[in-house]
Amino acid sequence: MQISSRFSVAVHVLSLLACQDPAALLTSDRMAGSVNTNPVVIRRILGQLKKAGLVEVRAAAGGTFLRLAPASISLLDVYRAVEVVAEGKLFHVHASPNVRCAVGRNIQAALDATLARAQTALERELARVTLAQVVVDLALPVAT
Amino acid sequence: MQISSRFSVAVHVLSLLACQDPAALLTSDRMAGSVNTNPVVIRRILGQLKKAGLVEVRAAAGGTFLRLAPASISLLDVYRAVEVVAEGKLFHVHASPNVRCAVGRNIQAALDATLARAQTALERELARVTLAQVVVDLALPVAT
DNA sequence: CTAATTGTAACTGCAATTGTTACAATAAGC
DNA sequence: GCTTATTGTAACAATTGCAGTTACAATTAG
Repeated sequence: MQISSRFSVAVHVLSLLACQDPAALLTSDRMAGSVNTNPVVIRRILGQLKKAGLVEVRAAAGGTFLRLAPASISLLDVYRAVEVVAEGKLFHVHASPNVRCAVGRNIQAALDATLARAQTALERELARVTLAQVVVDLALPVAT
Repeated sequence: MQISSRFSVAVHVLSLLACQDPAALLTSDRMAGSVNTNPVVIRRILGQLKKAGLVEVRAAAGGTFLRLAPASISLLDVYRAVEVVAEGKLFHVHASPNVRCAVGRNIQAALDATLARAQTALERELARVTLAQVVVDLALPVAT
């Protein structure tokens, strides 16, 4: 199954913040307008980004702003923040193979290292890209 | 969300076949016993592996056997066979951002290349491991 | 104090996964 | 050909997670 759109929405929201005057704030309502969804969906994600220390939220007037420079936020930070998948659990391995079978007894251990490597490879690619780079890509619509 | 256990079950099933006399057959019932699930679950997966040309199934007596040498089946082949994810669609990107916003208009394109790279990195790791290697790992329970 | 905004709970609708029962279709082996 | 084991598939249930929505108390700027 696909990785939740929480991730792409979070990157979208952080991009909105990164494109602004760093002192300016954005409300969940306005962000929801850009993402084209419900403000509560945005607020749920902002809650996770806040918990991860990426943004700060002011209740009454204004809303949210970045706590870090866009260049020091990687997509992996965002991916982890929105808990799209528990650490090391991208692949769902069937839980209770038959231990009375040599294959059943060892399949989990045999797959473990390989799947961890695959997952790490994916995360490494996300770690290489910063929010600042995403913003650059935004400003340059494909020239084709 | 997690990648379906269809994938690990498929690797399990193929491992069972690979551990056998290459001429021998296995029924979905016996495989289900090792995986610890319902035979229909196994048959559904076998159907996909068959469609991908990895196994051959004989109805009446016997069941399933490998069509290829374990060394020439990669985990990526299996991953693709069980359609755990549509080609290039591991990440679910939110579908209809607001095009009247510069970020909304370009976010999909801006993310596209990065996400494709991440996904490819994962698949490359799966491609490097063959069923034969998995079987070797099975025979060698971790020595700590 | 007021008014805007967040944080969160509760609910809906939807889709995919996994397991299950049931049964027709297939084909091996006598 | 008949019998019998087995597959292929449909249909359904239960569970889960996602995404959207309404509602409202809590917060805080001005």
